[in-house]
Amino acid sequence: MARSALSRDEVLDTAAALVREHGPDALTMRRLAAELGTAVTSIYWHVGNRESLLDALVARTVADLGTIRPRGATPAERIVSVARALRRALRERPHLVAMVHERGLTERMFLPAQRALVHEAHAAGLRGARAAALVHAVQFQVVGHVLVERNRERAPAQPPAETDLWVTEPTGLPAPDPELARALAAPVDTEAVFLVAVRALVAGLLR
Amino acid sequence: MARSALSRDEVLDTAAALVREHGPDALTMRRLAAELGTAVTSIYWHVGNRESLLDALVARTVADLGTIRPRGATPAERIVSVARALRRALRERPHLVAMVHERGLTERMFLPAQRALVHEAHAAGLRGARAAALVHAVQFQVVGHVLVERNRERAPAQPPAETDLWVTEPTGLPAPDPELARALAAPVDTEAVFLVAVRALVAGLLR
DNA sequence: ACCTGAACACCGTTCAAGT
DNA sequence: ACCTGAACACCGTTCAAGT
Repeated sequence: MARSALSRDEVLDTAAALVREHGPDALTMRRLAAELGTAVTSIYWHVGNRESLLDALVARTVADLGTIRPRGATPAERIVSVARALRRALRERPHLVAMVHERGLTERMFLPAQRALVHEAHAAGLRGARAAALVHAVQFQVVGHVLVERNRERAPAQPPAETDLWVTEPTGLPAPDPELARALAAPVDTEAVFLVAVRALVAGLLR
Repeated sequence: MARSALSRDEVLDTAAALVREHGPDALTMRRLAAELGTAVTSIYWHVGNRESLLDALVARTVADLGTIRPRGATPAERIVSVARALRRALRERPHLVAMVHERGLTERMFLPAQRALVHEAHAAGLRGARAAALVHAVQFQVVGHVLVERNRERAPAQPPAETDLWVTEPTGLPAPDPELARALAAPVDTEAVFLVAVRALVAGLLR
């Protein structure tokens, strides 16, 4: 075969391409080796093992998430805009979330939004621990929401679900609030839930 | 070998025990078969495949989460108490979260808290779509937070992380808010973040 | 310093064959 | 209706051996 100069970077590039095009499950050491035209075992020399290969890919992908620029007139609006931008950035990279899912969450994933959030918390008049609390609460909120969204998408069939559980009360009597019953029976609009939650969270934190 | 009457329930029981004691990774068809004293292939007749085996286990575990009883004097306190109870229930069953992690999220996981939340939202004076929004927002908040917590726990070493990134500004100048810098440098107290976030969320939603 | 093939100890799933 | 063993097509990783 005699191919030349396999490098760590080449391994990472090819692995990244594999993940991008076929998802993280397609990233097997053997398939990667085939793609690279080397022996499986050569990869181990360059990246250690599959775990740290995924680590490196996650680090890489997070690194290119880029900076988030707040938009809006009021502090609350600007913080909400950061949350939305972070969610969008994460959702645009489903393989990143999938890799994180396999690998565990990196602190780094929170970073793109952190500087912006710190700045806006300060601008909103929060200081010290209270400002830090806002930063963490928003970060957890966004990342948590994205994880839930992703997990529901890969969920199995959802037969009984909330759907029929609330159209009628278990008593058989009509629900006391039919509009609420209808709203809970309908499929969840996760984007709307996100917006409501983030706005309420930020409003609550800035009180 | 000639063992008698393998039943779907016996398969599920043994699988559940395996997961409880050694985590979902230990649940391999071959190991399960060994534990049951049957041929690997017998399991397939009873449960189809590993996917639906996990499905069944998740459904089972969620079913025994039980009902959540709100506590507290004000509506806000009572809603927060539901959120805390749901988080605790989920955290007490780490294998459930791990299985969901492998399998995808079931609607059912949201259910234990739902009746209680509906009731409290109503008691707080919310009706129709606004009440539904509160229910969904709180459910997503809690489940999302638990997923984040679990993901961070299984995370790899976190070398640079937030830790050193905020003790000094990138400019080299001292941070404008040293107390904030310190708070961000310290390891995150996820329970505290949860409480702050849930309280703020509920306050924001009830405004 | 880098690459190789062979081997080890696993997986989930299918299928024809048994009772 | 239920169970079996054999076989297929995979995995990640280790290791002694090569250059």
